[in-house]
Amino acid sequence: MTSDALPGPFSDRLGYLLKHAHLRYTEVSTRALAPLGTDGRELAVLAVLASDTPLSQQEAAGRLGVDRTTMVALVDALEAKSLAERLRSPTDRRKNIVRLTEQGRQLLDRAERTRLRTERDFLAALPAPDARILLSALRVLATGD
Amino acid sequence: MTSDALPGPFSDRLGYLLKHAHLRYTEVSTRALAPLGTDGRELAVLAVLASDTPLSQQEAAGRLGVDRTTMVALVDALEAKSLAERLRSPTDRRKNIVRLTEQGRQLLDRAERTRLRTERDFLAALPAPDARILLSALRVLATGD
DNA sequence: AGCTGATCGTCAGTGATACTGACCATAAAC
DNA sequence: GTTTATGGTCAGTATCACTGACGATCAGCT
Repeated sequence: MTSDALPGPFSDRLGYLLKHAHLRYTEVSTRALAPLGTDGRELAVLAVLASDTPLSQQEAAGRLGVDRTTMVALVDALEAKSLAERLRSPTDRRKNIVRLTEQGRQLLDRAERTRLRTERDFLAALPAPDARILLSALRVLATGD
Repeated sequence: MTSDALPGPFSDRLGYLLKHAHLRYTEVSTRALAPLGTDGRELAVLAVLASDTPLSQQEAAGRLGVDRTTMVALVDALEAKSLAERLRSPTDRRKNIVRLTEQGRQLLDRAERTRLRTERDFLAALPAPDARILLSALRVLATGD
């Protein structure tokens, strides 16, 4: 989907605005992370897995807001790149504990810095107070409080 | 994708927030429009086609920010429901002029009222000034000004 | 007029994404 | 200990938007 539509009569439709703001950010973010060999989606998984307490696939999926079946492929991808590894939980052998490798942790660090810079740049089109209000408003709308 | 993830450590990632705010709104909007037999996507197409000057498929696609190949299916759907019709442009017979039927116009009226109410409800979780700033900020981010 | 290149709508094929339903292994409940 | 529930996996499906190709039509140039 193109994200650079004409302004048109659509700039007051909430669905349109949320969708296209997201599309635009995804483009920017993808471009910024590409040199690191990752993308926003994968980075979010890494960030979740970096939790101090080790997470099972399902717990990680819950925090990411994705399905557990989707999580399978995400962890597959990380494992294929040696960014994470599955360990069988000693206390419940049904569960996979997913742990970042040293490589994964390093990538996370570098990529997170890139992400923060990218977000800042993206929001730089807004007055600073508006950017703050935007973020807090999105938090409310996205999480239902 | 589920939209009711745990708040988690993710409420400060712009990509996550935009995505999930959009998902949540889409749910709400879809539910609200379902009784009318339409959805937010189709409604947006109707609204674009209601332009005073008649639009070709490609012009409509441009205003919607969708690909012209995507537009084919959208117009197909409208035509199947007798909400719009394709007319060959007299001045350029390559073009389809897409025009709302009376039925389409009536649905648009009813559905737009529902949409406005739905957006208001959705934003009601925010203080009014924040909602206004959110909208104008999204406009900037979505359209690149 | 006649030819060349571009544009519009269409369609088939592809890739990404996320789901459902089923399965097996394991655990928990009783 | 048998039943029930849970975690991970996979196959199949649906949606969505794209690319690349095609025929029809138009516009520019000669």
